[in-house]
Amino acid sequence: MPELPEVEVVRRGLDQWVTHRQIESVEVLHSRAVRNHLAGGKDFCRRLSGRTINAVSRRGKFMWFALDDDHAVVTHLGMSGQVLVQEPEAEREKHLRIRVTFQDGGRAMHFVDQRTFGGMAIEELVEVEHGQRIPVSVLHIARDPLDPLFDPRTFVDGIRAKNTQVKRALLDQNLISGIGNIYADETLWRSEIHWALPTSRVTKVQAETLLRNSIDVMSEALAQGGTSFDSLYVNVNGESGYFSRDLNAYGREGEPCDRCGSIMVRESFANRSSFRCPRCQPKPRGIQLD
DNA sequence: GTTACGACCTGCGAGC
DNA sequence: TGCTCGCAGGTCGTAA
Repeated sequence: MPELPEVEVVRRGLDQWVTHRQIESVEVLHSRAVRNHLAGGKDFCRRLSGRTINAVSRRGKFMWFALDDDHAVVTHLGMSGQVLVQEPEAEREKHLRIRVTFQDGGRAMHFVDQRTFGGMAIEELVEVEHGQRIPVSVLHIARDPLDPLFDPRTFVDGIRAKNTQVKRALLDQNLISGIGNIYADETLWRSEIHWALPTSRVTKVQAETLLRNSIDVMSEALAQGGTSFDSLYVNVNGESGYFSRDLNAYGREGEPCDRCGSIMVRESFANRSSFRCPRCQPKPRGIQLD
């Protein structure tokens, strides 16, 4: 599942392969991949033909290709999206949704997505603080903790002001972006905090600890090329990352905790799973869980 | 305005 | 062997 480190690995690869190249043609092979481009697939293809990609940028899990006409192709990988750079004669992937070729005749860009939760859309770029320009649909997304302009105080004050569970807050892309289910569990394990702790009871020190651990775990994952459990997450060259070997919580149900040796448990959380150590991350006092 | 929850989607593995 | 069903989870729309 692509979260911040995985998306950043892809962004870096694409920045190397597609920046400053002029698009020749675009094929949309599955309409759902451009469902957020309201003018439709034909318009998507027509408007991109002849445009040059100036840069590949990212905020949280959102990535965009800045074009030479004040617009950008906003791209979200969803749960299973991949952006690959392939030789022009390469065999088409089973779940190829969008294919972009370039006028230099070099490697093409393939958007591959098995579960079709991801997609692309052309959007206007608007100026925000510090002269940055971001797509309209990304305006509501908070800066991610690896962003040099991320404000720790805003996060610390923000999470303590909320009225929800701490894991829900970590997954709230309006508060802090880039964290998904895997890195939320890893952050909570490192912080020795239960996922259901009410944010109203999070101390300033705990909030600072959560932030520091989220930065650490995602930085470490980024250094290893991201986390992958199967072929669903790969970089632009189709290679998997190695961070799954270093996970302390996610997917470790029934295994001993790396810190205390207690058996890790899996619990249902918001229609998905949450993994924790019952000793290091005890249930908060006074909290009733199903 | 804030929070919670269902829908979207498809491949895989378990169970029968 | 083949079928059914549950699970995986990021984002958005809607209801409360």
